[in-house]
Amino acid sequence: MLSKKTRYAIKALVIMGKNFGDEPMQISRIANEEHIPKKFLEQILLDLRNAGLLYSKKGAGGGYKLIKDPKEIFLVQVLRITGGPIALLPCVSLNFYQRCEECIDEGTCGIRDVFVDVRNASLKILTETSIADVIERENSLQAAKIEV
Amino acid sequence: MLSKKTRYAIKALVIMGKNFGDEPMQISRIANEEHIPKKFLEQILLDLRNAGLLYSKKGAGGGYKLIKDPKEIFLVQVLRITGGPIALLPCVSLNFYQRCEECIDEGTCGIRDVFVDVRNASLKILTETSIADVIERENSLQAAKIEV
DNA sequence: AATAAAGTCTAGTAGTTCTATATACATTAT
DNA sequence: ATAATGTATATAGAACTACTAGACTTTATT
Repeated sequence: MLSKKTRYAIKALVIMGKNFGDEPMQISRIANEEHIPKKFLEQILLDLRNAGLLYSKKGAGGGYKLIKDPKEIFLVQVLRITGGPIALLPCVSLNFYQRCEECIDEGTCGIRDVFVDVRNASLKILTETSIADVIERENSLQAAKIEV
Repeated sequence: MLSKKTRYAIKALVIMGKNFGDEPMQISRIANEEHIPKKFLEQILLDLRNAGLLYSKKGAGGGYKLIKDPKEIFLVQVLRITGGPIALLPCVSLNFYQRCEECIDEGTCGIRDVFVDVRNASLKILTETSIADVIERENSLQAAKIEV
């Protein structure tokens, strides 16, 4: 499961993606619109900023906005910044690798072998899906809903 | 990430799968061979038993063994018994569904839509892979290793 | 019948992680 | 000067994980 931190991070990037090109958005506005606790969101946006995804401006009229085009921000990056491992086993994680202490020989572990496949399947989607894609999916779902 | 509980459960099933058809295996033997804390393993095997995967026999000469052929035990079952959700978001989980409190409209959530795809990709593998497959992979890896 | 070798069941606990909050500070527009 | 904003660090409470303890039940063997 993703942490709420990761979830909130994606939500924040999506809403900033929708406003890409506009003036910076204030934390409190994002918090209100997405129902995210403000103080918690502050930390998250700071992480995203320090990771180079966001531009920030202090003071009155300040706020955050995307540095890059939402088409160039991929979900996999967000997960990694906010520390959400994609793999289901530590010994299979590319960015948060840890040996399974109880494991006798990682190289011949059949369980690991299966979960490498699982990770690759998830990773493929998360690497290919950008914030812009998320927004597009949202629009499609919205359109389909209205149609009916 | 899977919990250690789930990891240990799979390991235990694999080793019992290797001994399928033989006499029951004792908890302490499994614990020793797989380096799993014995008391913790007790609980796990009990869960697997109560879920109908294992036969148990008390008393001297007792132990646990698989009820079904390892070809008919799939990883997805094990994850579900031991409470390891497959989905990365609660709102996407089939067996551990929970609404995301902050979400405004689940039906048009683009994030959810992506993570449904991720879940399906993972689920496909876990639904298709049996304990017997895990053992087979282990044999293949072993063989490949010796070859070199 | 006695004993030892197993599994069963319930409770508890130490440690960690997650989620969130608090507080003080720095910067900028007006 | 003031108010509006982001920055940074510390910390608290809750939930969860990974185990441990201990008493009980069942069965094979002698």
